[in-house]
Amino acid sequence: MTRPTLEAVAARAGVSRATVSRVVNGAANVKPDLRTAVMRAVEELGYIPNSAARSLVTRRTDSIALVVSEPPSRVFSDDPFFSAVIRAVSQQLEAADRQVILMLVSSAAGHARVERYVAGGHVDGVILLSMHGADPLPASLGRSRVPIVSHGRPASSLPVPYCDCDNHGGARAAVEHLIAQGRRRIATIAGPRDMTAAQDRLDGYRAAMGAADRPSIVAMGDFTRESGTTAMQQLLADDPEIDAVFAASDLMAIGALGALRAAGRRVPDDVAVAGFDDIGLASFSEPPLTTVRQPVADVAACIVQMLLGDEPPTAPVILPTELVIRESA
Amino acid sequence: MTRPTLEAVAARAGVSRATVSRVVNGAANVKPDLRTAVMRAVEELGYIPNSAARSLVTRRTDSIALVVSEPPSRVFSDDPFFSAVIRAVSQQLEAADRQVILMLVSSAAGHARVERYVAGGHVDGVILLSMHGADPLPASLGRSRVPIVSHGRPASSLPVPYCDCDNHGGARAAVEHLIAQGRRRIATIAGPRDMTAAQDRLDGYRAAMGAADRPSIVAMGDFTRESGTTAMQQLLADDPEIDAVFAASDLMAIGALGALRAAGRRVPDDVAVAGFDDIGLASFSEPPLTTVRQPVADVAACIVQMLLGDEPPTAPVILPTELVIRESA
DNA sequence: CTGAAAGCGCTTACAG
DNA sequence: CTGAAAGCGCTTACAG
Repeated sequence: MTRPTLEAVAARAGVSRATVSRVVNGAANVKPDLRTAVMRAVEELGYIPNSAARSLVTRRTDSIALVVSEPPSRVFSDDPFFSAVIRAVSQQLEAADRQVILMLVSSAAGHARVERYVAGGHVDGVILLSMHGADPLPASLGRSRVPIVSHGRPASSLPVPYCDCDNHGGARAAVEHLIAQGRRRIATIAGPRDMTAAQDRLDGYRAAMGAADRPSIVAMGDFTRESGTTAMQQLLADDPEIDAVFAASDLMAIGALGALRAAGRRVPDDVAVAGFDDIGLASFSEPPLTTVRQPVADVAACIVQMLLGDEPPTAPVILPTELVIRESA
Repeated sequence: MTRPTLEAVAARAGVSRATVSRVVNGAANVKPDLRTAVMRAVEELGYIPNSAARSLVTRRTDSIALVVSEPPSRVFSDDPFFSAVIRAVSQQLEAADRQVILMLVSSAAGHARVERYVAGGHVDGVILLSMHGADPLPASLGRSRVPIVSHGRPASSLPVPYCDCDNHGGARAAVEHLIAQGRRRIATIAGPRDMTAAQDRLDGYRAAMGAADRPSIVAMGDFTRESGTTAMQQLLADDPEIDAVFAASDLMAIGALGALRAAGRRVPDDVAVAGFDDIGLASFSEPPLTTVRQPVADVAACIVQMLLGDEPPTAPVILPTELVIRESA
């Protein structure tokens, strides 16, 4: 028993294949009686259109690839931010009746795999997430005629449409808050150099510090919790007088919290800590984290709109962030 | 500029489409000079076969759906066990040159979506993960002619092939270890009733306790850390004399560790704790967790073999677990 | 070893 | 409003 085809439905309903196709695809102009006959046949036979045949002619697959340039360990377990973004994007895409194909790529073999997959016509569009530096994906995918939208500003100079939150402004607001609290020596724990979100947040920090005539104190991290701990330890060793830290991600801020606790510093009394992202954990840390909320759902909606909308996106879209003040600063 | 077709490659190489197809698909019998001519044309044109056209005739897609019956929050952030399984399965599938389509389903709409996707011929096979009780998926997917293999014994009576670890034996070994340590009152924190892994581990606990003539002490959890904390608190309240706990998952064991610490009990001095899974966190908990290691990679390899192997699987496969003794028991 | 031709299961102008 | 027919881009018997 193989799956029934359009042909079988047509035979059963006593109409042509064209009519069945119209009914199945919801075309308006079919007489009610024929329509019901077809629908009954579809029902009785359990007909579901063959997607390969359909997309061969329509040149659509109703699938969108969500390509994340990170290893599985980071996406699945380490960083809840990915989970939040993936969920938000998936939800938007499902609402638009598109299937999400999640592809993680963290190797050259992975790049080749994604490229073949996209070029083979498996998807109608690609969303790029967490690109690093000179990520080869925009260029290689650009060769297929498939629309691409990046989640976050891409580092490459290629004109890839993107939506991002206001990393610069968000960071600046957090640091200004620290300054307004009367903090004297405010350091930052920056994210990885090869990511624009990290660069922009660092720039925001510098802008706020510069405007207040303060010198910058920068430690490097890579957005992970461990790196936040290490960076904080180093900051403390280098300059014991530090009384505030702006970490470019919540995970790093939480790592910093641990290092401060281990060093016997009270937060926020001795050292104020602010993060970025507002992941779920930020409310549950000890103490709860003051942070910059990314509009995850809005960015996701924006990206899907850019990808699926009628007119191709022209300008990037930057969405505002929100400073969430809790107890750590 | 649209993507080149077989036709274009054939024209450029001066051969028929059949020959191009043979070269592209690695058929043996093509004269070397024609083969090189075709390969050059493929290279020059950047030809990549259209997958819809190909799978329309071959009836293959080289994609496998990995269907996880859990909400995104659990899969992405909460439980590292999923991450481990997904990674292991993906790796096996990629090694076999198959694309993994990850589908999370935690609603009726999700079920319908998956069913349509599979029935539409998008995938060559389905791997079911984390099924709960009377999961409707085996039945509804069974109607498509697509091979299915379950990760873990399914609860339903349908004859779905599966591979699982020895949940019963693993649990029993852990409890016997606790008994051998001279523990007197050994409780268990069980997993969700509607999952066979939880049932089997509970049975293993009971078997070991029964064999040693001890009464069972059972608290219910749902495999999450929070539930482990709650269950442990309740256990302590009900029976302060408890001196050992076997938790049916590491996450619950870690939750129990927290509850014990909060209650001022030392581990393992006052209360011994054993878990199940051996997730990465198990080595880093305070104290490091004695647990039952699941052969995640082996199970993944076995499942992929069952799905892709030449002959359809007949009997289920049960793989052995390993007791990993650390400091908590 | 190679090519002409049929056909996979759909959709969509085109007539009527 | 409906149907006959062409065609999407491949693969694969079938001849030669």
